[in-house]
Amino acid sequence: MTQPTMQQVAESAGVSTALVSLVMRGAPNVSDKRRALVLKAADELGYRPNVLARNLASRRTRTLGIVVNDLHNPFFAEIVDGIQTTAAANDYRILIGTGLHSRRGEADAIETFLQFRVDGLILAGAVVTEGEMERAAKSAAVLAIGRTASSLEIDTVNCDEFVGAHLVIEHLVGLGHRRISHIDGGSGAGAAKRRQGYEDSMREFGLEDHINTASGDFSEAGGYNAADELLTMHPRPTAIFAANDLSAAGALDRVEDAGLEVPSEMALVGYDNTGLAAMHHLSLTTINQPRGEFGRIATELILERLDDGRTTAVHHVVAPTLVVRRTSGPYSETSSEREVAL
Amino acid sequence: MTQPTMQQVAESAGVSTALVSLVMRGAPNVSDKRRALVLKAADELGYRPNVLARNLASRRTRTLGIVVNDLHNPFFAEIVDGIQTTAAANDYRILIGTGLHSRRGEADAIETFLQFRVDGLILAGAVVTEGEMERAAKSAAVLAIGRTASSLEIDTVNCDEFVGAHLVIEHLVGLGHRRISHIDGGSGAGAAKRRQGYEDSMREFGLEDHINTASGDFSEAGGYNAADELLTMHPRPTAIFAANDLSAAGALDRVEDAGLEVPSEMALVGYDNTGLAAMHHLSLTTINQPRGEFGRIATELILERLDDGRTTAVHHVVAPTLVVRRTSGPYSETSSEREVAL
DNA sequence: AAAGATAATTAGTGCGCTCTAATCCCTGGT
DNA sequence: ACCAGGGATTAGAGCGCACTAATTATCTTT
Repeated sequence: MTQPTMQQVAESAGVSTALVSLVMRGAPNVSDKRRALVLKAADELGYRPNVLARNLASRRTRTLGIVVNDLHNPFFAEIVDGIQTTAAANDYRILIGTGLHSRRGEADAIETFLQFRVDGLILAGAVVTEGEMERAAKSAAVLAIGRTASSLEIDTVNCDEFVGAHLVIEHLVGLGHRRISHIDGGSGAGAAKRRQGYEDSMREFGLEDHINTASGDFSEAGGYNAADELLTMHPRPTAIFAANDLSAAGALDRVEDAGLEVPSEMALVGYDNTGLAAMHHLSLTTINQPRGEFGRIATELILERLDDGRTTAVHHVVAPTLVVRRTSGPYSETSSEREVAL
Repeated sequence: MTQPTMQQVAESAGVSTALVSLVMRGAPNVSDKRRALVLKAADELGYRPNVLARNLASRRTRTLGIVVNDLHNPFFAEIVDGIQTTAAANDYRILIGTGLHSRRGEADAIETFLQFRVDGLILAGAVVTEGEMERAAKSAAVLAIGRTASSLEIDTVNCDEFVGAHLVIEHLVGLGHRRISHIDGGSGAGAAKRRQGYEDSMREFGLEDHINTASGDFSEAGGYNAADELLTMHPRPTAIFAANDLSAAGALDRVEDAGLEVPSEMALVGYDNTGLAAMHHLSLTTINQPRGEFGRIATELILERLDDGRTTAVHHVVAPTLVVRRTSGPYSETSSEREVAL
C-alpha cells in the first residue's frame, strides 16, 4: 500500500526532485529529453502525485467543493453536471458532499471541505444560515445557488421565479383561462416567490378577483389534497398552477379521480421540468430552469474570484422558459359547467 | 484568507504544538485544565485543522471516496445515505465523485480520490474495468456495489437478481397468470441476470412455453416500444415483467393507449422500487432493493479492512423484496380475449 | 520525606511536495 | 577564444501537522 514518492522517481530517473516536480506540473522550461525521462520513470514506478503534500506546499488545491442539499433530487444532479464540465475545462476538480437533509449535516459537509482546504465552495440549495456561509467565505470563495446572500464575499446564482410564474399565467391567459388557482409550496425553496409571482401576474392581467391559493408542500400528497380543496369551489378553477412538478402530479391524480378531462376540463401547469414532467405518461406543461447553466455560470463566477482576483459580489439571475406539453390547453366554455363526483 | 495554524494556537494558549495536536485529536492523557485552555484559544482564533497536513503526517485521511455511476439516478442517493450514516457513526467522512457517465470520467474520479489519499473507495454501479479497480486496490481499500470482482483485494455487495426475478414470477403465477412476458434491460446493469432469473423461474413453474422477451434498454421509450411489440402477439400476454421501473412506466403507457385495463386486463411489474413506482399516479408493483442496506453493509465491510485489518475478500449478497401495488392483479379468463385497437 | 511509579508535556524529526534563489550549461556575438 | 545572456537544473527551506522519545510534573507508597 505504500506509494512511490517524487524522491524515488527522481532517483530512478537520475535527476533532482525539483525537476520531477516541474515535469509533474507541466512547467515549460524543461528539456524534452529530461521530461521524457522523468515521465517514463514515473510511469514505471506507478507514481501518483500526493495532492495532500502538493497542496500543503502550494497552498492551493485546485478543487471545488460542492454542497448539495438533496442528492435525491435530480434537479441537483444537472447542476453538478454543469459544474463538473466547466471545472474540468479549467483544470479544476470537484468533490461533492451532502448534509443528509439537515442544516447541521450541511454545516459539517462545509467544514469537511474547508478542512480539505478546497479553493472554492458552491452551495446548491443549501439551507445553512448566512452566518455559516460568511464564516466559510473567510477561508474559501463561496457561491450559493438558489438563495440570496448579502455579504460582499458571497456570489449567488438564481432563477427569476417571478418571470417563471409570469410565463405560466401568460400562457394560461393566452389560452383563454381566467379562473387560475395556485397550489403553493409552503416554506420550500422559491415557493414564496412563485406565489408572489402568481399573484402579481394575475393582477397584471386584471384577474385579481380570481387569485386563489391552496396550500401544498412541494409533495405529491400535498398537491393531491390541495386539488381536492380547489375542486370544491363554485365555480371551480379551469386551470391550476402548481409550485412544482411533484405537487402537479398529485393534483393531476385528484383531477383525474374526479373524472375531469385534462386539459379540456382542467389545465395543469407545474414547475421545474423534472424528469417526471417529461414522462410520456404525465407530459406536464411546466417551467424549465436551465440547470446545467446554473452550474456553468456558478463555476465561472467562482473561478473569477479564484483566478482573476475579483473581490466584489456578483448576483446572477437567469431566466426560466416555458415548456408546453399535454396538460395545458384552451379554455372551453363548458369546461367548468359539468358537475362531477367528488 | 490565511488560516491560523497549530503553532499560533499553541502560542496563544501558552503550550507546545504537540499538546495542541493531542487536544485536537482527542487524546486521553491531557489534563482538563490544559485541554480547556487549548480549546478556548483554538476557538478564539477560529482554528481549523488542516487535513492535508494532518494526513501527510499520519498517512491516514479517515475519508472514504464514493464513486457514483449516475448522480441522476435516485437509486444511488439512497446508497450514499446509507454509506454516510454508517461512516459518520465510525468517525469517517465521505467525499462523492462522479464520472459524467463515462468510463474515462469514472477512472478520473477514482484517480482524484487516490491523489487525495482516501483510505477507502466505494464504487457504486461503477463501469470501470476490473483492471482499474485492482490498480486502485493497491492504494486504498476498494469495494464495489452492484458488480462482481474476482480480485482478493476487492469486496463486493450485490442484490440477488435471481431471487428478485423469482419473486415477480411467483407473484404473478400465484395470481393465475401463465403468459408472462419480459421486457429486458439490454446491456444495462443487472439486466442479464434479471432476464436469466425470469427464464429460470418460468421453467420452474412449468411455463417454459411462455417464455418470451421483448428487448428494451431501461428507458421509458424502450418500454413503450417493447410493450407495443408484445401487444401484437396472439394470444397476447396477460402480464409483463419489466426489467426496471422506468421501462415499466413506458410499457404502462402503451398498454393504456391500447385501451386495456390495468391490472384486470394486463398486469405489470417493474423492478427497483424507484420513487416513480411509489407515485400514486403510477402505483407500480415492483421489486425493492434495500439500498440503504447496501450502503451500510458496504461501509461496514470496508471499515473491516481499514480498522480490523481484514485482508480476504468478502462478497455480500442481499435479498430483494416484492412490493405489491396496483398494477398487478389476478388473471381473469377473459382478459386476453377482448380485441383492442392497436 | 525520599524514592519509585505514573501521568502530563514537549523537543524534534519527517511526511511528500512547491518554490525561491542559486548554479550550471549552452549559445552566439565580437 | 572570451564573456554575456538566457534557458535548464538543483539545493534547500519550509508548508502544518503527527509521532516517538525524552523530559518534567504529579502522585503513591512506605
